[in-house]
Amino acid sequence: MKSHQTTIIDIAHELKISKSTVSRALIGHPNVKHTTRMAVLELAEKMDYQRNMHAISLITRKSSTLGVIVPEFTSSYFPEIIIGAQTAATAAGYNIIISQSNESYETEVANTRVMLANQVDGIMISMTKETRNYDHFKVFQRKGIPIVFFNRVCDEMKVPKVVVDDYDGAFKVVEHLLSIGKNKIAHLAGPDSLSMSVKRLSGYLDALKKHQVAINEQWIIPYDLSIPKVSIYVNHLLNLENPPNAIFAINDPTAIEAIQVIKKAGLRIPQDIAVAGFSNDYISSLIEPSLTTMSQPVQKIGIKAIELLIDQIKRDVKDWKAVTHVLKTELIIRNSTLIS
Amino acid sequence: MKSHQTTIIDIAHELKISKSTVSRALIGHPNVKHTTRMAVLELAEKMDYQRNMHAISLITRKSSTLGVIVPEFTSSYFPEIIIGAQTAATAAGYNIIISQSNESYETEVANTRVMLANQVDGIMISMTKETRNYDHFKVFQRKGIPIVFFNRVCDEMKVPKVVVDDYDGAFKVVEHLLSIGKNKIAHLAGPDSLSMSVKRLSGYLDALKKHQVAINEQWIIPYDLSIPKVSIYVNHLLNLENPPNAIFAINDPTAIEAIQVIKKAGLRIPQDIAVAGFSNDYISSLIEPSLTTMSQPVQKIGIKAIELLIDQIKRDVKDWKAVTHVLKTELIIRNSTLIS
DNA sequence: CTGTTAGCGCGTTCAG
DNA sequence: CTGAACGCGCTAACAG
Repeated sequence: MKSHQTTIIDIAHELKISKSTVSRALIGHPNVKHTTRMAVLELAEKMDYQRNMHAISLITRKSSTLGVIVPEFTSSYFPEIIIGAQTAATAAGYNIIISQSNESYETEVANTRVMLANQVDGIMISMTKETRNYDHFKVFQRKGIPIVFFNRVCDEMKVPKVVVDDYDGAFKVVEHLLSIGKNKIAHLAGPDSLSMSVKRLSGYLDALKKHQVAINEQWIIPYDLSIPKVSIYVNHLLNLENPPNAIFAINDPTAIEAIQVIKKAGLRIPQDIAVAGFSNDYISSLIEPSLTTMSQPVQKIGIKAIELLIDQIKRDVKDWKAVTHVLKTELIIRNSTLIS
Repeated sequence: MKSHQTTIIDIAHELKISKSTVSRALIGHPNVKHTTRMAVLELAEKMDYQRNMHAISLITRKSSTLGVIVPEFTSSYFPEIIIGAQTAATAAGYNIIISQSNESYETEVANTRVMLANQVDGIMISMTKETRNYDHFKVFQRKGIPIVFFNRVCDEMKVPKVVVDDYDGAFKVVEHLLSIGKNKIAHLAGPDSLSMSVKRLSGYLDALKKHQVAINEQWIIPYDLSIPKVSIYVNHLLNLENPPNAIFAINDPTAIEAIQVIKKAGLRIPQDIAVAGFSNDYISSLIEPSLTTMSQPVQKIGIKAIELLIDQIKRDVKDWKAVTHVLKTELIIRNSTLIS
């Protein structure tokens, strides 16, 4: 039993009319008699006819498909961005194909190849933490396929980006920690390959400077975002001769892990040491103590990225602008920094 | 500036050889002189050549793409299944296109149409909680496109399925609750459109029967898995004249929400009321108190579903078997049921 | 309003 | 080992 795809030809044959008429009827072209159109539509439905996107893409040279590449799926952060992206894409008549690079540069490169082979009309991407070569992105530019970065953006690429105000967010978190009387603030930072890390770090530094709090290099620990390593660094901090009384973590998963380590060490949060994160992951309100963090408009990030993509698709290449959209964050104060 | 796709013809033209030779070289066909093959490969690389999957799919009538449809992305459950699925698919040379139905029947139907139009070679799906009509699934069967259900399966469809032993899991959770001295166990159940709910409910009932514990209908509350409603039901339970001293929730998000409500009501967990969930979401070990739950081999579910899909793709349609794969669960005891 | 023709990019015969 | 010709399913010209 051959699995036979219903085609326009089948319908045309059945109805004894030409393929082009069937095609026109299906496509909604005005020049079709009402009765024939209805006949076609009805039969198409009956025969489970589905337009073959591959044939259409081959002709139109576009696929109505957008690619999304994210580094991971495990925190709630990227899934929520994807929800926003999918909503916006669907509304605009685009499908999205999602893939996760699993924080691996190799996989990321492979994923971009898949996207190219599938002739995506555009791509939105958040880099892995280990991506330092950008050739696989530049291919898109050379081919005139729009690319938009979000969250983990690539400074070297002159393309639109969607980010939150990392500097400002970090600045405000640190000010908040200072305001509750914590003046020995450590920072579990990200790798400096990500400009996000750099910006949050400099927000941290500037907030301390502004309030004339001495900066202690020992308290600044850049790490590779691999959660299992957090315990090493946190324990190290706790065992310093002059340990910090607050930790500002680069993101929520890091902060959450830090909290576990601190609790295990028998210290009280926030009395002995306060903790703050960044992103307001779903989980942050549920842990004990609940986590103070900067919330990001996650779904909005996804929506905006798709909008920028579609905007570029509709423009001429010459007309593209490399705007960076900076979305606002909001401080959510919870028990991990609440001194009663 | 027209965005020009590099094609086989471009390469052939450049090298002054025929298109078919280029095609053969690219494809790895043996009958190509080594030197010409190298020349082609080199030039292809240099020109950013990417095979056009649409053209290939049109000819081969297969897309090397598998569809994945999940109801949601917000808990860690489905993302982890997707990680497993993507790993297995990539290893077998398939791409996957993911979409989430957002628990909406309409969206689910739309998603299946997209998958069809994209000529997926197979599809793995977990239904929405409101899906009660299965015509959009049957289309795949009629077209001879393999379909595999996982987690939220459709009993009416005679196709392969991947599930965990819901009955057994629920049974053991309830036995565990009984073993710690809780004999008034409520069950926040799922909608009976999902066979998963039915099975967990019957595991609950049978465990009680086996241990000759009276069943109290008041304590069994089926709901639609919409988390905000959990507080209504839990408060209702707490305010009963004869309130339960344990709650077995259909899944972890429900259990976690229940815990929040109970804490807000000022009751102690597990002393006043114990709570258990199902699935071992990422978050369950981090909340306070940590949640007792049945862990599911999530990544394995994704891997198995893809394997079943590929197995069917390689077989003849007549050769398909509608096996249901039942994976084991494992009880994870945490503080929400730990009486010291 | 409808039919005919060409061709999107590529793999696959069939000839050399 | 290589080239020419055909066709996958469909849309877009061009004729009626």
